[in-house]
Amino acid sequence: MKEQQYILENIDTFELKDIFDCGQCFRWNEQEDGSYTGIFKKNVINVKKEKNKIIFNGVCQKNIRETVEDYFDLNRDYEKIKQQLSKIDNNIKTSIQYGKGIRLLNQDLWETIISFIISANNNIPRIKGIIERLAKQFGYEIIYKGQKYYTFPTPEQLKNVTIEDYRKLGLGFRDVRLYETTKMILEGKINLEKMKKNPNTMQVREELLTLSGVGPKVADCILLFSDLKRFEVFPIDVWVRRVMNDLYIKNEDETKVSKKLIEKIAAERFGDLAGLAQQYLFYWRREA
DNA sequence: ACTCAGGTATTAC
DNA sequence: GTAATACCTGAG
Repeated sequence: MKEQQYILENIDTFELKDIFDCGQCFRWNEQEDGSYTGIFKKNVINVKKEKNKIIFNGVCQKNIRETVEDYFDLNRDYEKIKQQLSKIDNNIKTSIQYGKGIRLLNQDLWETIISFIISANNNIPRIKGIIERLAKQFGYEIIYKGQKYYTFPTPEQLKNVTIEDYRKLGLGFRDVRLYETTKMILEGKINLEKMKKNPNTMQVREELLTLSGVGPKVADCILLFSDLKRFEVFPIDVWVRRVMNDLYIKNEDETKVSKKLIEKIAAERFGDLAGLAQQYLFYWRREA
């Protein structure tokens, strides 16, 4: 595959740090020049921002422009969404000003499922390390600018991998979950392509919950961060619980606040944009 | 040595 | 249904 380039000019919502550090992805890394390089599907892309230009460079299976338009969700009007959310209250407005450049990526559903199973009760450096080792061991190699990159392994590529193999990669207790979920998908008990076509988000959520290692939080992350792109869900992790309690509930012990209450407040306030609201609040509380 | 990190599964009321 | 508890691993 040969290198391609695509330059995008005058886009309002696009900050590299906001997009890649807001917690939605694990395979983008900052380079010495401030650009980011990442791998998704069979594409390796470097993204650089210069003034009002976004420069995409990389090796793609298809046309780089179409590839990044889809992956970076370029056809959605984030300015409009931010305007709508900012009107709701000053808290969300502040968080949006902080994470003004966030866009939610259309990440491969299978990769998102496995990545967020790995994320459970884990920390980011370790999650990234595990995913890289998985890819290096079982994915395809792609060369870009003389460097080796490895694609995220497909279900087929994990077909004969044992629980012990996973344990050796540092998966910990998540080894069985990865093994069983992969098996369920390979056996067709869960059909990912069908899932994408199902407009009933709650039905899809129930289906995701049958996968080993997928609980409520992971299911919501998958719904929001994969190419399922369901913006009405509201993943609740420790940070979101913290920020929601600080802003709207003010219980003296945040760990005692029920998920139900948080979900209710989120749905009432943010409606079908709850997912994006969650992302601004999460990023703000965690990084600011 | 001990706690903590993007939760889930299991078990016990 | 809701609450308590164990769980790999490695960095601080």
